[in-house]
Amino acid sequence: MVRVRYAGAPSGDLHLGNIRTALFNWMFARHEGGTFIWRVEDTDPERAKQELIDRAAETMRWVGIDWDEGPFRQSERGDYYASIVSRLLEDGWLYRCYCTRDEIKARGVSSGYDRFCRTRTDQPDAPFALRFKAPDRDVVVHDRLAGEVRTPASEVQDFVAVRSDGSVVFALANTADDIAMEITHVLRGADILNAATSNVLLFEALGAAPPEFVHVPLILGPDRSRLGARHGAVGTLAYRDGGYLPEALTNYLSLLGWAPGTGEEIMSLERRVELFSLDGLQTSNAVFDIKKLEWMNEEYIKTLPVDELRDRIVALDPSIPRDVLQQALDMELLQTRIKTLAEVRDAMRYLYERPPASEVAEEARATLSMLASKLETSDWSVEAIRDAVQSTVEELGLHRRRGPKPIFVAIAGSEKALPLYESIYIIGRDEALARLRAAMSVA
RNA sequence: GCCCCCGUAGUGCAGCGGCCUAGCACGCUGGCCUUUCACGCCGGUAGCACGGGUUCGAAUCCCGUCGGGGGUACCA
Repeated sequence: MVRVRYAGAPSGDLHLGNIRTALFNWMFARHEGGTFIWRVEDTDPERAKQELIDRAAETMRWVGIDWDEGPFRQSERGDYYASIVSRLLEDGWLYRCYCTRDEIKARGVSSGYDRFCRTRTDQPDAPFALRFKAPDRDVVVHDRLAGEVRTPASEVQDFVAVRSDGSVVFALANTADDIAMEITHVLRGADILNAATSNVLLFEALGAAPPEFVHVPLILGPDRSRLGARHGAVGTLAYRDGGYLPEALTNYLSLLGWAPGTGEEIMSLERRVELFSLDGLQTSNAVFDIKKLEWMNEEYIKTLPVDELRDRIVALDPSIPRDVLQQALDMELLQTRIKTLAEVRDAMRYLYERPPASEVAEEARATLSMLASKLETSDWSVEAIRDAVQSTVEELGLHRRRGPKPIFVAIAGSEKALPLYESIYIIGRDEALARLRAAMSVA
């Protein structure tokens, strides 16, 4: 029975890397019919805030991840850790260390610990941490992706397991919880591959078999450093606010470090669960490419039912008039023209708000003028409007393609806009005439 | 510095010793379609990091170099 967890510090908004890790765990659990557990590593009191957890939960729900157990908070599991610590103490795995980092450095130790306190017999009246008595041999971590990762004996450290304030350190809480929760597979970022050595030592000391480790490669920014704040929008919710569909975002994220092996790229959550396998996991880091995400979002938008699309646009931006939006959507003006939901507003704004009149070329006046007079008496249908525009262009001997440009400018405020006939139809006869006249009078 | 991981076009993937004149997708780009902009369709672009082996044969296996990333905390 597969039991996996997403364990992270609630550092506010879960960033893309966190979500991808959660996603991999979740997809794996769902594929295997296993259990997905959410654990919050908030031993640091600064991080033990309910609002942070709420926000993390909001993020998880938005992307479609649900959890079978949890969220378990490490900040509430102190008693359990204390029992683990006393066990370790009884079995002789821990020893008191009174050294401060400065003292260690003063001894000429640049990194790691020289085991100074390991053999000391006195017990000074000073604060102490508890260090783990690491064995004097190579330690091997069996990782699904990296293989047998061997840490040479000289690099194996007597790491601090309990801080001088009595709180337990990440490796300890992490391992203790994985044992208690009977975790079978640990999928996490490769940034803590090295830390797995401490985990393995602790599993052994506690007489538990280590889970299968799967350290997934990291997501990098365009500059190839680990994706982080310096790369701009990295919080997952920022993508919701930016008009990305969660299914597109998670689809894209899933492909960063994993491939189904079928060549498929656009896959629903269900399909991804169906295809997910540890075998498809990648061993090298992946660069986050916003362009491909945009493309994928576009693809998802294109296949969304109109009503669904409308609801999502309104949910994101309630200020957009629903009736106008509905018309634009029904006339298929928007769906193939936006990469994100957030673009809708600017794309269709001129349909319900008169754009500032911009200057039109002198020669264009005749065009606008003739069209205006045709529109005054024309039937009010897209077909009739098309006839009016086309006949104007023909009668004035204008270029078939370039001829209507001034009309776009007059109506939409730009040469690039949604389809003209429908736009004119939607804004209505009075408004259309007013805009044409306004454009003529600017010059 | 030391330790660990990784290395196929700009990016993400496929390739698992001969089927590779290295495939797909994004990007970029030419064209068609078209009332603008898009969509769609057709085409182009660019790569096995380098050097040694092993082998009849290597993108695929081995070694080295170089390059990238991560770690080196009483952070996770």
